[in-house]
Amino acid sequence: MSAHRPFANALDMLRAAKLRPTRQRLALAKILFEKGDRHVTAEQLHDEAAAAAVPVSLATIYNTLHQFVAARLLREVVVNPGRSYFDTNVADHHHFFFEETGKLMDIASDRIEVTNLPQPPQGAIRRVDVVIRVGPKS
Amino acid sequence: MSAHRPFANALDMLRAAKLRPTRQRLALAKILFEKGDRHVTAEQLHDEAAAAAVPVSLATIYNTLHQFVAARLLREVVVNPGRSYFDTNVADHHHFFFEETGKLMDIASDRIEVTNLPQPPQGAIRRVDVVIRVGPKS
DNA sequence: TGCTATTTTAGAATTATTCTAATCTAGGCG
DNA sequence: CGCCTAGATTAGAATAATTCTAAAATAGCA
Repeated sequence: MSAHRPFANALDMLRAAKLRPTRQRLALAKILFEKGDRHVTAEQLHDEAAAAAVPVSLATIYNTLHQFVAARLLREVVVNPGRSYFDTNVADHHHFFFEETGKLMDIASDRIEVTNLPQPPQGAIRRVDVVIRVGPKS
Repeated sequence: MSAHRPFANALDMLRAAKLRPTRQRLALAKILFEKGDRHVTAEQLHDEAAAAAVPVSLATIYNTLHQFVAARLLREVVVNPGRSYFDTNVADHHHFFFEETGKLMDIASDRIEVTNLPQPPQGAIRRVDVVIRVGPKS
């Protein structure tokens, strides 16, 4: 049960985002959003699309991921140099990052409290990201 | 006044880190640590070294930055895909990230309170990074 | 069905970083 | 003090992720 996914299906989702529902975008949206919260890299998504017999070029994967981020269907998470993760959970939340495996895990925003937020000297706060980096036991 | 820099000079710093004080490492340490807290990229440091008439190859810049990180003289900060920042402030603290300029600004750890930290399902917490992303006013 | 703006694509280009193998040097030793 | 060697530096090639380009495909309205 993903109470946070506001769209019944990929088609509605794309329509709401004003993105033309092409074969590729529909397929990628399905792969991304039909399995609950996920953190995928471009490469992973490319492989999954291929596995699902939906050949999509890597260029389109990147185009689509960025369009989805702009439409707030996805959120980009940067924890590791040289590789972006795309998070299907766009609700306010934070992350564990497991250094050994390179995996991310969501932390619901009410599980952490960030208080006393200082105001920036200029501009407006866009987002507050908390990343808890986890390494091996000892 | 940088009350947090525990070494009088670059030489002592390298000795304490068990890194042979070569011409390049001494020069880079000076550039990095003699100007208070900084956030530099490899490219920036390379340029500054060149400007200081200390020609250092980019390979050495990267080697040195990573050795300094391993020795806890520097901390690597990842906020932007495809580019690492190296922070001369290794005390526990957090960051503003200004999306327009790509600049980082330290936030002392006592200016933010992160409470209620959940325990990871496995492994040990290495570090908690809070990044406040700041965009243009409107 | 035809038309046009949008999308997709292959492949080249770009960017940051790492690797490799050859050369250099710090610093201990005789 | 000069020699020797492990460790350091280097140029340049290699890699990896991502972006760009310009041409071919397609969605969807008229």
